[in-house]
Amino acid sequence: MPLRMSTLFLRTLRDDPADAEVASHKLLVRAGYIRRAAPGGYTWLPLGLRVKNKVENIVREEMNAIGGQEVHFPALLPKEPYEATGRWEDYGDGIFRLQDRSGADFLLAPTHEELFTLLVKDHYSSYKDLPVYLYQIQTKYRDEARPRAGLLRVREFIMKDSYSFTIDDAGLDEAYEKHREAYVRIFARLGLEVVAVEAMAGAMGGSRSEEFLHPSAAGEDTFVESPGGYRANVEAVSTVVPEAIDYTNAAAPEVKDTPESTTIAALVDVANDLAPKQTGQWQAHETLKCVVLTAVLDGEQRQVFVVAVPGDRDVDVKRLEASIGEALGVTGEPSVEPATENDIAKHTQLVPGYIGPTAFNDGQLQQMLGTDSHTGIPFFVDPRIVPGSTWITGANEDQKHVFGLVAERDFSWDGVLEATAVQDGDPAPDGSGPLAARRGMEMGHIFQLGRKYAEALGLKVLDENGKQVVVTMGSYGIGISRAVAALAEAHHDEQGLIWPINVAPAHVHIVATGKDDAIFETAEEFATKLEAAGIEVLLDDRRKAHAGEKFSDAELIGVPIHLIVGRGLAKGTVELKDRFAATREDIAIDDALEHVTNLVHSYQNR
RNA sequence: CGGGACGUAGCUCAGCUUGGUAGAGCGCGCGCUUUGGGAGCGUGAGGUCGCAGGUUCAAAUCCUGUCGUCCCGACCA
Repeated sequence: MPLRMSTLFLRTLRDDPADAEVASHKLLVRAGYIRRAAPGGYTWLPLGLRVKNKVENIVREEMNAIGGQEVHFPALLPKEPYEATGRWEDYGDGIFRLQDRSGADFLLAPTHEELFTLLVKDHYSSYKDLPVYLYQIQTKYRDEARPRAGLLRVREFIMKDSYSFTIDDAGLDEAYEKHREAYVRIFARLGLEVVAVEAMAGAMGGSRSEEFLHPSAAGEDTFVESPGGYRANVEAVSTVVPEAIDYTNAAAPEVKDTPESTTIAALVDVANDLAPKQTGQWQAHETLKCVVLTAVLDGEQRQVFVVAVPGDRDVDVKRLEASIGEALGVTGEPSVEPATENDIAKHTQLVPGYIGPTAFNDGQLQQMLGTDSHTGIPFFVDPRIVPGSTWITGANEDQKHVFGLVAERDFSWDGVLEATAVQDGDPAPDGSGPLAARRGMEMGHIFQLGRKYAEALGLKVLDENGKQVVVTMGSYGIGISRAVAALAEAHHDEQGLIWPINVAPAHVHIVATGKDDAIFETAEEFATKLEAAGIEVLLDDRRKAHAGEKFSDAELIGVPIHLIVGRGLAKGTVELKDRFAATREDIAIDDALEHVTNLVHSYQNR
């Protein structure tokens, strides 16, 4: 049965919704696919649900094809499994927690590693049962601080998550590679361009991981790519460390007056003004910015430390958090925040705006930062601060900076930390040239989890020698609802959406325009015959709507092929419109069925 | 969580400055006309002005709080 516009639960909107900014959000709401129901929550209307189901089915087919078996967990879960892995705490404000009538703690699952692990533990206890790949397509909940852009970032969303359970790393590698290949096929079938980039494992733990990003200006992730094909999320790029420099003949450091230069920009100006370089101009990357930060453990213990980075770069707090605990020798995972005035006030030797690793004391250069210095403040440097590199930096004296301070010769540090984000133009790790930064939407993420979850939850099997072995796991996600948004974002024009045929709510939109019964009867006939040929039809059989209204709706809704039955009928033609190719042609009625069928099939087989 | 903007009919918005019984366009119902690019005329239905306090004879309008939305930042598969 064709979908009929006369009875379809649909109201297209003439204006963009006031709360929408990005194209996918505007169009999905205007064309009647989704409707906001809650902060960060959307209702799927009939058209939207059809698209969502098609996306799910493609994912499902490809997961089944690599041997995945579908299961389905509750979204409402007790806290215990998540306590066992530490994520009840780790997720912080990121999850929805609630209590039942007796006061027991529950959560709405943000992802299901724990439950899959326990499920396998319940059933399996031998290496002979492995490998096994399980997956589900399920609603996930995250208490996002800021839902945005329609379906792109919401608090309730649909995700395919799969998990591999294998006896060893070789099995994991195979599972990972199979998923990787399945993901490439899935996005190709969806008609969504993605690039695989190296990623940080983040809260999931584990080792190797890659993200599948859809390149788009509306995306929230930034990745870099090199001319040689290296691609990585900015979070995951490791710095290319410059060669150490021979400083045998380097000039001695010198303190100079640099009034009113508490920012790098001001310092560069003042330096060029009062202490010009022999050749050229001083640049921000020749200054050393010493940033005072505080590591906070359990929300209470505050440890002030200083990180030095080249002046043209900003400190990346998230990167620091990945390594600061170890660097400071504390257990636990401290968060990092800018030092407060209070924090700084406890270290009176620090002169805000003029902080540097050293100071001159009676003409003698003296180390001011570092656990061995007399301030005792832990001091770390970015990998770009190599031995022999020369810097302009604070002299720990008001209105003064020191010029020509040489790393290693003039100051030392407690450790080297990745402290800044990679920038457009930085050298690529593969040596093929400068990195270029692009934006992307995260469509999927694959992780080699290793044994973290299996260990925490006691998932072990007996190996062939009868010994207990911890199972090795991988986890693999695809954002289904986000994929719908990305598809809308990637496939539209001024008139409306243009769905790839594999996910379109219907294959052909038949528009009957005019008032003669013959027109509507012919349109019905086409609909019946096309459906019989396995082609899904959306039929505009509204008698009262005007032609212009029907055309506008058809373009907005975005079924990619339109068959218009109207004024041409008198001379035996109908009009075939291809939204992908942006073409329209009159064809003889007798040829229409074959034409349309061929066109649909040609797009399906792409 | 910080900064900014905003919340009035299904949708897009006006009215608020200067307090005085709720408005427009689109959409929706009915009638007639019209029928290949969101048509016309007529006629109707539809809103506790986000919510809660306060000021006032009187609050959509002024004040306070709160909830929500959008943007930027922080954070986040």
